Amino acid sequence: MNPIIQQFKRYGFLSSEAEVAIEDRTKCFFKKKNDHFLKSGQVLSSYFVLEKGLIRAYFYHEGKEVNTWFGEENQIFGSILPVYTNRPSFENIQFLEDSEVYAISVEDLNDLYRMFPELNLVGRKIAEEVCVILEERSISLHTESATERYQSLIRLQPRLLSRVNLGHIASYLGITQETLSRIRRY
Amino acid sequence: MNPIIQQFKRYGFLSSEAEVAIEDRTKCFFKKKNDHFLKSGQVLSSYFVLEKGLIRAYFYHEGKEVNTWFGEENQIFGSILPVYTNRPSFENIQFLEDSEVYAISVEDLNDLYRMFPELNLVGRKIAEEVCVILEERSISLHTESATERYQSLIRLQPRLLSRVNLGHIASYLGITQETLSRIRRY
DNA sequence: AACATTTTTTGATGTATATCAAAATCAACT
DNA sequence: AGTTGATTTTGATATACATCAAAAAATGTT
Repeated sequence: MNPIIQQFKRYGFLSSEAEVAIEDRTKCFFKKKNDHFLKSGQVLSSYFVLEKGLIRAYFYHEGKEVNTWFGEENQIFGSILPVYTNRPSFENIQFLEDSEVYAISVEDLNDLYRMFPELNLVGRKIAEEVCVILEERSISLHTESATERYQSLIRLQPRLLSRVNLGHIASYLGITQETLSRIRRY
Repeated sequence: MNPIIQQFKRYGFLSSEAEVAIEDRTKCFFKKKNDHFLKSGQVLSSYFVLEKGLIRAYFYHEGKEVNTWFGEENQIFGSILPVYTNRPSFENIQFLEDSEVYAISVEDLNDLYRMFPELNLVGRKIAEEVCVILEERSISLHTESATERYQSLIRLQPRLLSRVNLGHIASYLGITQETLSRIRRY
């Protein structure tokens, strides 16, 4: 079953007409490790789901890459900014493993919202859930030490450690790789 | 005009029936400086607007208050968490000046979403805007030094400096008051 | 104006994390 | 198995910010 529809249904009811319309607009991509899905400056997709694979989102700050999140299977993601503003994201999204991904473009999503206004309930719930996640992320960066943030990460995404290198994790935590290495010594 | 309706209209169209229903459910409060609007553990309100006044949101971490945001006039706010989960917020909201505030309870808002499904468009846009703000906040905490975060704050909310004491601002920035004082020396 | 309270600043010192350089380890390829 | 390149660890030193204590300045109250 179309994994976008499957995810949407977690947030609210979809009419069968809406399901068909979403199905028609869902695109499937097979990507290789290190490929980019979105390069900042382009708006290719709004929401997408990994059927299989692993991705990271990052942006550039003072010439260096800074990771903002990692995505695994059976989650729905996307940058809210392009959906909200219809302008390109500053985020880049890169595959860290060979992946199979299902996506809907921003234009198609906006068409769907127009055709099936009840979809706004799903859109609202998704955005609200993203708010909750982002609030937790802010609080973690605001109040926790690097060691605590590392422990939170392995609690929430335990498979990540064996799938990505420590440089990526350090960047996500906002510390250097050397500091992460020392944290892990214990 | 009802400031909740005024704010909602920035995000999408409201039918006159919806306007009347919102009007009926809007409550106005006059609060004194240092009063609390929400104490964590209670869910009193979903979205609210300050007609006049100033508020801060904070939570407790290791026995100390940590400020997460400041709210001024003509903005709409609220914790998304109670709207999304229907469970109490961990956030406390306190007035920093004598204030006039208009609010809608979580239950009333959910009634409104049921009665006027088109309101979900407004709810989606508000949640998406909150996502954008929270993303910026995370990035700031992730990549900026205390000095840079201070400069961002006075750029974005310049009136704040003359309205709240430095302890509150330091807490928002995630640094001690002493460090903030030294940052400001220059 | 005098006093009490709150807020802000200053000083001395400690700690977490960054930086730079290099070594050690691991993984991929022939 | 040996070579190459990427990843992780270690060491020495620097910097940003915290902590604790106290002084100074600002604000509110009688």
